[in-house]
Amino acid sequence: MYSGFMSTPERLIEATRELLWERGYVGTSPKAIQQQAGAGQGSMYHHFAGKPDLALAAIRRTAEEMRAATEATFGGGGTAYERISAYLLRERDVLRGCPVGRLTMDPEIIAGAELRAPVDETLDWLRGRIAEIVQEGLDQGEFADTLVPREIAAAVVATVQGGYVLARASGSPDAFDAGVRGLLSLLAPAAKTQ
Amino acid sequence: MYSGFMSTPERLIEATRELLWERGYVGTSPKAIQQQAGAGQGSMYHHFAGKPDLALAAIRRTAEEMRAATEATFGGGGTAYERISAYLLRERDVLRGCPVGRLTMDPEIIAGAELRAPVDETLDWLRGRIAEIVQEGLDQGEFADTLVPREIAAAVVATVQGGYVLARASGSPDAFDAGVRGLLSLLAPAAKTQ
DNA sequence: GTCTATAATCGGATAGAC
DNA sequence: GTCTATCCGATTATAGAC
Repeated sequence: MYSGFMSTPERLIEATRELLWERGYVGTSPKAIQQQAGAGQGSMYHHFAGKPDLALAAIRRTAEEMRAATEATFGGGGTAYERISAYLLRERDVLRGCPVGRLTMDPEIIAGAELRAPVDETLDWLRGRIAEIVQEGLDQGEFADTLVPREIAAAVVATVQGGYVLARASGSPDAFDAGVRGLLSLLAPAAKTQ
Repeated sequence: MYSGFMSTPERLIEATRELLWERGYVGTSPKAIQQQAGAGQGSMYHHFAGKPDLALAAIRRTAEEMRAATEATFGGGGTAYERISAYLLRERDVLRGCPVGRLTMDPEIIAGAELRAPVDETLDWLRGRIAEIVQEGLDQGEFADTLVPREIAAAVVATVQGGYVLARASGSPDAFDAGVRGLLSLLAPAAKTQ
């Protein structure tokens, strides 16, 4: 249930966002969305064509929010290593997982091009953005020149996404934090010895 | 559908394994299992108490198989770096994802202790096993002594699990391979400069 | 815009015949 | 052991009243 200051479509989108995050697409029913939003069936089908349409609106918003939050962690300034470090160490609701990344395990998201597109674009953007920062580090002579920007970027994003998997399996954020520290301990010397 | 040489319980377990891998727990219905196994409802409920019971049998088998396959990649001999490299570079059905790791995104697997246990144990075993190898590398003076075995192990496993996420998002194994190469490029100098 | 009614199908399972 | 029948609630809507 949401504040009465939100319109019905807003409440439906927010409810869908939370349920997609927690239960995924196949695990989220229109009925559950309606209950969470405090809206009736007729209301939902008036504003949205159906479950896929509503999910698309929800996923797009979540993706946009993630980009904005991520860009904020990069904008802190400092060296390339410091900005990547800031991204990796930023506070996260680790046990909830990544609201975008978790959708990749959903068969109906992956099967349909429309729902997969925003997920793909967001993770691709993230890798590209980190690759840019690594390239800046290379340009500044901060990193060993054996590093390949897009490969380091993929390793950074994968460590985060995989960290969520380890944390959720064990029921504790510790494994996520350990993976991040491990990656940073490998990246740090590359930033110092050059 | 499976060969007639498999018993009905066997076919039900194998069908469940495949469906759990592809669609997860919430996305897998008893009806779908029965159809895939070529078994009737009565047959399924005769051999198994219900969906959770059958899923437990399936998950346990998948976990055991994964341990055996993984241990095989470690047994190849060579330096610690080479064994970790062999694990990371081993052939995988990347776009299908990890049959164990993907279960961590399933709300009903994570909520219930019985179904989560084999997932947790398997990923924990994997991290422990890789940490042992890193420790051997440290003992041999192969790695820089700033590396913390359990942290490197977590980073290695997370890179694989997260690599699946990136690959599935983009519909291509490239991002998985890039992440693995990125991690290895960070680990390699640590193994040479010491 | 929102509500209630209706409906076809699925989900997860039990009962009892064979 | 396997089959069919049956059950009850959930899923994913559509129709039409208000």
